[in-house]
Amino acid sequence: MPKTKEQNEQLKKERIDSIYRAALYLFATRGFNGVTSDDITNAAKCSHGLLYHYFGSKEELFQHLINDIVLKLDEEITKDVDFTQRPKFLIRDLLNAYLGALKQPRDDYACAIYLLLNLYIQSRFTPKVKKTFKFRIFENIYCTIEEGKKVGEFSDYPTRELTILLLSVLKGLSYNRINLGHKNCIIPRSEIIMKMILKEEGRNA
Amino acid sequence: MPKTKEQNEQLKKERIDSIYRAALYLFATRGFNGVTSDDITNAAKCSHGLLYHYFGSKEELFQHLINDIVLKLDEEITKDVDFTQRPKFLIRDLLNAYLGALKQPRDDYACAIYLLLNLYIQSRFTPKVKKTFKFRIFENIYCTIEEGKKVGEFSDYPTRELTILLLSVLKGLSYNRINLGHKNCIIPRSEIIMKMILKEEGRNA
Amino acid sequence: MPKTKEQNEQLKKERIDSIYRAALYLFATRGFNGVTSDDITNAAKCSHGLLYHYFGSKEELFQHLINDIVLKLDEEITKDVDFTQRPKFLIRDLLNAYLGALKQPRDDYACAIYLLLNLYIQSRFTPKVKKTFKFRIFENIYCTIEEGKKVGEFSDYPTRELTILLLSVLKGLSYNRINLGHKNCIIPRSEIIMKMILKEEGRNA
Amino acid sequence: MPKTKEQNEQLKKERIDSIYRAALYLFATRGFNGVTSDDITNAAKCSHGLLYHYFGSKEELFQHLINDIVLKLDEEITKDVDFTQRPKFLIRDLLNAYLGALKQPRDDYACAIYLLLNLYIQSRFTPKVKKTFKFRIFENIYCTIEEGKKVGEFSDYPTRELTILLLSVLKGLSYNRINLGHKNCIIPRSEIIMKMILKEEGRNA
DNA sequence: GATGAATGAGGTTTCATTCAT
DNA sequence: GATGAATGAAACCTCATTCAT
Repeated sequence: MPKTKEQNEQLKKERIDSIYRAALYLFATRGFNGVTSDDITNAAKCSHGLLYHYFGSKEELFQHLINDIVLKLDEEITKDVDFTQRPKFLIRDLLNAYLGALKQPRDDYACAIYLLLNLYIQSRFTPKVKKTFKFRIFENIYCTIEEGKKVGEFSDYPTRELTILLLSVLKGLSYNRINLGHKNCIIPRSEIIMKMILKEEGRNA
Repeated sequence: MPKTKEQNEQLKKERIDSIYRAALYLFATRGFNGVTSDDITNAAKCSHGLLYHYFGSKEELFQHLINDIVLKLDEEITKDVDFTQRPKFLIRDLLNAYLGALKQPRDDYACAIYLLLNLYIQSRFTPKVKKTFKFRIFENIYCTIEEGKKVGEFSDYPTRELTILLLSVLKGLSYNRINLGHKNCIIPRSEIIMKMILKEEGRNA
Repeated sequence: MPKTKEQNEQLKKERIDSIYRAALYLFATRGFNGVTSDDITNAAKCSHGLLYHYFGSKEELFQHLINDIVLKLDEEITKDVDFTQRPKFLIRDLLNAYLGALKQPRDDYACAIYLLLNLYIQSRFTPKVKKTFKFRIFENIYCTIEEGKKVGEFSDYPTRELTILLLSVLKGLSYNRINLGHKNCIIPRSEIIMKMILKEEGRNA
Repeated sequence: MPKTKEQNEQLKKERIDSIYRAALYLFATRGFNGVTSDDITNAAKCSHGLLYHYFGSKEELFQHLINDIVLKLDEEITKDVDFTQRPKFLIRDLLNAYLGALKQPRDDYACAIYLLLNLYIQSRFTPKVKKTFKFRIFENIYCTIEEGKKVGEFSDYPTRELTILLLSVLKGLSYNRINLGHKNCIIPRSEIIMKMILKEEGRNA
């Protein structure tokens, strides 16, 4: 009955993790208001009180979820991208990283991407995430496009315009990925998307 | 007799309209679950009893909103598009129609587009819309791309893939438009988006 | 357009009557709390406001219903009974009058009897009927049994006990009559019921 | 661990029981529509949330009440009746069982009998009781009268007619018992009621 | 730590009643 | 007189949160 300290730590970690997993999927699919704390604890197969024991409130759970899980996943997705290469390859690789994450059978990448892109704009009616955190996804793309334009790789449309287009596509695709599932969801190749921002070479139109 | 019949009809219509207007904006910005029925009636400056008098429930209000308002607005947006022209011009004009709607100061077009594109996929956790209705927005684009591919105007990627890309962009943009407002929202030109689906001419790649 | 005074009076009378008819049936079948004012006006095919125009409130409608309709029907049912005859024949005739009323295709007699017998006891949770009125049905039977016992026609059980038995049977039967309808409801002969109160003659037990 | 498991079970049982007790009395005296959920929880001295925690809705509470309590009480009332004896003694004993239950100071027997007899017929406007259950009270009496007629103990009126008479009397008496209380209510002896159905011996007519 | 019974603020819905015409 | 749009008190119900053990 009395477990070792390590066993206890392990158990605790697993429980917290299963709450996170359940919350990530539910918040992404139904939105913060569409999920009850019972939905989460049922999915996580833990008692009602535990969520409050560990997280204090549903809102705090959401905030921890963003800071502890979603941002980690985002880093994980982009960890192999070489940020030192030329802008057009960097953007392509970033896109490939996100699209690759969406293609995987596991749902958490898609959920994380979707929640993150939601947060970027729609913060008014989602619980405030108190701790500051870097919106890597937006900054990365915005800065890279800026640079790419300087070196003549990208078209001359406003950077913000181009960034929003890319993020919209990503958000739309992650949304579809979450709601259609791994099997039914088609994830396009990055080349199609790249066309929107690349400067057209040797064309007449 | 109660007032004149016409006056009564007129009054009733106005009240219903103001409920619809409030509901359209609120549902689009906060999601079905993020809106209380009092939010709506407060915004519409009527008693909450009236909402139930006319619509029966919050859910039925949502359904009526889609059928009576959102689909009308969608038709209105695309009413001047010439559906007989060549696919690549048709898609361009459709895109321009939607982007043009998003550019206008009025919010209802953006709200309608956003709700409609949400419905197309995420029907699981949104109240079911009982009456069947045509998803003009999806069908139009899907069929047109099919034809365009036959006449060699569009790239050879799967039609579904291309359609989803276009709709994702539209959804992302309408989402931004709603949440950033008319002034702060940049709506890109259709040409950039068209690049994703057009067959590249005179290129070797 | 301008009707004559008589026509107007006539119309008014008919409308009030149709409200009464609807209310009588609905109150009897569903109870005061199970009926909405809309149920009544829908059944009476009149506007919502009219009920309040004529009766002031649902509760007042109920009270008027008892005083103006139910007591009238009770009198009508028992109007041919000869109250001067010997108790055992009087009780028999009264029973036959009520049972005869229940046998008729029209529902209003059964509804009236049921409401009346309900009122007799369960006044705590039914709106108070303000105007005093005679509970003919109870008094008639009680007094007659008293007399009958004096002349040795009825058994020696307490009068109250015997009265309650008779009324219980009547109430149960009118309840069945209302809920099963004219066709499906069997109304027993008065003789069976009379056995409960008649003194047994020439028997050894 | 939360309290001891047994304590918890016990506490839960008591709360549920006190809700049942309150509901049984209130539904019987005022009818389903005359009782609010707060009436019940006030009487049971618990929060209204608890009612919904355990029963889901007022309607489900009603259904559980019938299945878990009312039918149990009915069995309890008739548990000592010898169902193997001759019909006329069986009916007498059944009657005595019910009348005996009505005579007791506790109200729950009367409430249970009343609700049960109500259900037998008036199912239209009472919430539907989904689980099927045996109407012991009706079946017992109907079948026994049938048999009794075969062996010549009961009068030759239709069985259904006789059954309804008996049940009407029981319903009327339980109704009175509930509304007048233990002290003020006279419960007649079964002999009087038996007279309605017994074949008259040694008489001419 | 962990549980789940219990609470009550607040959301959803109903419906008796009012009132301008 | 008659209508029916409109109101809001009060019912029903949900769910985030607390707490004793």
